[in-house]
Amino acid sequence: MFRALGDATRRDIVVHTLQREYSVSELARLYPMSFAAVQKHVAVLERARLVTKRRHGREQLVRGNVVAIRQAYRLLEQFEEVWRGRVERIDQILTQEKEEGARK
Amino acid sequence: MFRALGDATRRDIVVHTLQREYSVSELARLYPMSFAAVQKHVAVLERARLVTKRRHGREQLVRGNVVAIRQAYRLLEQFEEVWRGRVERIDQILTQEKEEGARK
DNA sequence: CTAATCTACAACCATATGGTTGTAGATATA
DNA sequence: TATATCTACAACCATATGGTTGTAGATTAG
Repeated sequence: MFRALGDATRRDIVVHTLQREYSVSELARLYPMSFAAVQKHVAVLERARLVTKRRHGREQLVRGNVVAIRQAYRLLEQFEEVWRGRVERIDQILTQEKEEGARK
Repeated sequence: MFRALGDATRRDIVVHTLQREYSVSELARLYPMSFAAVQKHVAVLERARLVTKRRHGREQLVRGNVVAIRQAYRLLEQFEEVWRGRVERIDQILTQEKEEGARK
């Protein structure tokens, strides 16, 4: 699930398409890379159900999938907690080291 | 700097060597991979100055570098703030979407 | 002295990632 | 209808990552 969020461009696409619909080529114009590259990013996001597409004439309008993204970010927040715990653990170890050093 | 922390094994080595010295082969025994693989991880950590090595006979004793790791974790905490802000931003967008949906 | 242990490192490999170009089908426009 | 635009996708490529095996030098143990 988070593989789809690993790339900065994809995260940016998600943020954009949460606010309004963008056609694929409109999105492509936002980034200094080829249309095909952006199209692939959109395809990844679509497979991960983080965006949906809607045909409008010859355009495909891309829109962020609010429900799926909310779920993803809930999970990310949980991971953030885990990460915070890990930092605290390291911090404890480091503090112990410091005290031991001071006692020498 | 953080490239050295990207791998779970490397993070684990850091945590271990913060608590006491470990020889490279002692570390290698902790993981289900070859000695050479672990030795490479240690080399990466050493280049990143996250651990130091001390020769003791034919062994190399590895120890976490408290100062460098503390610096690294300070920076990681800052990144965590950035990340937290990003989550909040997404959350705002999602909340707006929800309200708009409710008004329809 | 010889054998075993510990380390370092080169060479290699599979896979993932994030780009590219090129082609072709749909659709809209002149 | 002919042309331009938008999209999808295959094929390819460079680089990073995290493993492997094999070799060789130091050092210790028997």
